[in-house]
Amino acid sequence: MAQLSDSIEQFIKELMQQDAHIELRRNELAQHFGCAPSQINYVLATRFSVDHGYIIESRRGGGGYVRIVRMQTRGEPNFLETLLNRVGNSVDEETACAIISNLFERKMITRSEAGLMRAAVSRNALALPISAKDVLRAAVFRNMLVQAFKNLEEEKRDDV
Amino acid sequence: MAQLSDSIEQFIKELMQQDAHIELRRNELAQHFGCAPSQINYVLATRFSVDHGYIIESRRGGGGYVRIVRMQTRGEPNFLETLLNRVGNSVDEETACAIISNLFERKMITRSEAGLMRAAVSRNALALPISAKDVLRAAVFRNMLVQAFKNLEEEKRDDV
DNA sequence: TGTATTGACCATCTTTGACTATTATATAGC
DNA sequence: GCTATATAATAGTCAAAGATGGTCAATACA
Repeated sequence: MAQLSDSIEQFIKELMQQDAHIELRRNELAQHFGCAPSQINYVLATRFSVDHGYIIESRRGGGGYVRIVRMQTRGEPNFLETLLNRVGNSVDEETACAIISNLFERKMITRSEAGLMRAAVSRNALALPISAKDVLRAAVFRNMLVQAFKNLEEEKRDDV
Repeated sequence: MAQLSDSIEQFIKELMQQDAHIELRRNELAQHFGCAPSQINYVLATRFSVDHGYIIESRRGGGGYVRIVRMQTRGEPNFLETLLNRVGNSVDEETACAIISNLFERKMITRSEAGLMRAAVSRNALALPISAKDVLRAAVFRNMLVQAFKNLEEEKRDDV
């Protein structure tokens, strides 16, 4: 069931395989998919947020554009710390899932590991009043993030 | 006379003869049988539950779906069900870790996955009064167990 | 009495459109 | 020429509508 949003996401990701940053016309893209221009914003907001590892820049007016940049974390020594700070002591499910997708796309965790992490932070798992949920989710998620990074180190060691 | 539920069950099982996993539209199926959509949920709950060897995933909204995955019980039948029962709605850290180790020894999860699961159920992760901890841990853990088994099915699919 | 069925109400995700904001370019006034 | 203003060409925001599936309690049926 290729949803319009999914197709647009795919399309953009294919474009980005070549380059770490692309530039496009919102209206053109919308026309290409025969949809409302604001649909593009929806896709960007739900699949290309900072938590997903992308930065969006744009400009209006004549010659306007939308630029999508894949954030670099190669060799970023404080990536884990950055993520832990982002999570803080309260995080919603959407943000957590975005970060998990990000880790997967960067090949830092496997598809299965991503699944496990999502399972642990899903609203189903955390059967609590909503207010407490985000706080607890953050605690569980932080723990898993640290572990995920430990796993990476382990693997590195095994490779040697 | 075959009940509606029985017909729907049959219908789904026939679909699943080809593939161990199918995806369908709840509303379409309901319409096909001229019944209330919630009837589908009833059938899924009573005939395609985990203890019947199935895992259900779904998504709402436009392009929504219901996916049914059949677990090929290799070795012990309903191993997942056994584990879920063991966990119940309250489990201590030691027991959870024992189960995780067991899954690893059976090569049902990787070392990394085991690490992630331990991280999620550790007492550090669940910062709550002790009484509530076990209950919450059970909820998180059950969710992860189901996911771990889903992962196994996924991998099997990828192998093919 | 236990199982099956339905319907009302809820939750989630997507798509659209009206309205707004910004920028480049053309035009007018000096 | 230079500046001010209008116009056109973009993109952004937000709330409403549309498209699904979920839950649960009341009711019907076997």
